[in-house]
Amino acid sequence: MSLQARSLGLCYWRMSKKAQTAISPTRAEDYPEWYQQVIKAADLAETSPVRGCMVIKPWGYAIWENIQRELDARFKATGHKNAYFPLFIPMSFLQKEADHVEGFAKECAVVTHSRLEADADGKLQPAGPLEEPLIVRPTSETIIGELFAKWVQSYRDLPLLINQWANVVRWEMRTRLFLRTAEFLWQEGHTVHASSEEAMEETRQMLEVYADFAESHLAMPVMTGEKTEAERFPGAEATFAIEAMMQDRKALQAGTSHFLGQNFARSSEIKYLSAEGKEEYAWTTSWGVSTRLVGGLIMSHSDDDGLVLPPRIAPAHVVVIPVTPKESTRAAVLEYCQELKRELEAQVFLDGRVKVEFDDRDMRGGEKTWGWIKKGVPVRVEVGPRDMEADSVFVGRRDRAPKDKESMDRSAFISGISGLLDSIQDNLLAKAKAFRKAHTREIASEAEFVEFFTPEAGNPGEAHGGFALMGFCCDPELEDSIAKKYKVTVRCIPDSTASETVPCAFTGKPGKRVLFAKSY
RNA sequence: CGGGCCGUAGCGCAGUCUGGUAGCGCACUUCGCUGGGGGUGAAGGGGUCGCAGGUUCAAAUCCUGUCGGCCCGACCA
Repeated sequence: MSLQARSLGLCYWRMSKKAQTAISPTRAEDYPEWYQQVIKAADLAETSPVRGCMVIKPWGYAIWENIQRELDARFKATGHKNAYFPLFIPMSFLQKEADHVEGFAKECAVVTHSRLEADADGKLQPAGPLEEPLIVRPTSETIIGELFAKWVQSYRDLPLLINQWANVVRWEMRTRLFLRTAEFLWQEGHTVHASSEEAMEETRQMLEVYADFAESHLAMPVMTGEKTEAERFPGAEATFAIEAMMQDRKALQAGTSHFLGQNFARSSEIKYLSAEGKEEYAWTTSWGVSTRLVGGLIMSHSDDDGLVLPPRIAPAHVVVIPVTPKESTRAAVLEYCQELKRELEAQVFLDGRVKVEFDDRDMRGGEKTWGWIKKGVPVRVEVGPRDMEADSVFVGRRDRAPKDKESMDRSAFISGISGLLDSIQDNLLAKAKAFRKAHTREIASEAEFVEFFTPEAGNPGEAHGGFALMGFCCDPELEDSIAKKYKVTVRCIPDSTASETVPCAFTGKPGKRVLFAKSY
């Protein structure tokens, strides 16, 4: 809403110097608003008539499908099977695990009636009250636990490795497209093991799957580590997470993996008979990533001209844009483009084919090109009569400036497409890593901490801070007061430094080297 | 749920203070000129001003309520 101010005085003198950008405001001007505009310009999603819920549009959903496809393959490769459990959970189930209730009770949608009846005024009213209210799953530990208790009888049934792709509902107060919505799509893995060690191994393994996927496919570098008590999943013994840095230098928790100990096994009576004939409580884990990953993807790479997609997750790798200035050459150019599309689609990228969009819509060329830039397609190929004659193509890559385009020999372009896409993928990851590195700092004292996280005076909107690595005694009360005072939280105790003991920068007591950051 | 800002055409906004026939830009439709780039000229289409009450001869404008959005807190993947 500060658009008003911008369109008046400010822009007047900036206009002449500033390069025009497809997205307004820019990241530097207003980061949260820029984020929304990127989503709109790329046609990824929009808000819905239902408060806090989003509509994922085809281009956004295609990204989610690609995330699903790749992760699903990795889950299967590590021995997991997919299943599906009910959307509704009897309210009493939630009650079984004390911490779990506390964590989720205040954000549950509750179903209390089974039908609607018209009243005297013809208005529909809920009728047929349920004997026991149902809640819409905020997560499925309790109902899955109930079933696992039946499925697991013997040590021979273990390990039990299940995953489900589903929607869940958490009645959030403030929502943002992809990052936090009342209903979201996710995947939740639930496993049962005979020993603590094996369950912990599973927890770590799945965190590793997430971390590797984030880096290799989303080109989003992540830190892995354990959460402190304050940030732990309700009911878990230990929670691990992957944390990524967004372009405003805030941290985004992009995936979690929980070691649940025997807490849910006890509350759901998941027991098995060991080889020695003894009845034992099992050990469980759960782990998940959500459509939030799409938000992370957007904020990792996109620029002031819109979305930037890493090739490995992009719904389309190449868009072919015919340039038809003269009616006389139009048919020939279109045919040339069709053939180009066919040949590109015969090329292999990753473990599939190169995905090509051919945009022959009858509209102005510039608009069309900018449309695809805003959608983030990695490679644009513009082909006109002159290119056709020279048997060449005019190529632009999304990780470079919009006008930074070059003419390439057609066959060389086709045979090199896979390499070109790899190079864009690598470049995006390298850029993201460099950005994170540039804004990660070792912090030794509270004063330095405050300086790092405080914007320049008089410029509260300025990008500042980042990842602060520092010694911390992990006292929950101190952590809480720091969070309240500075709006900075412990994102995790990074695995890379978990074994070190260092003095706490606040108290001097022995502590761990932890990652502090502002977060989403 | 508290504090601030805001709901007027598909999108972005002016008009509200000071009540008097609903406007602008972009987008859209048709036609023309253009033609390696989001160009240009003309003519059009589209809005019960978020919703419900109230005050008034008259309400986008004033009053009350309500629903929704954004930002800042508390909460969270």
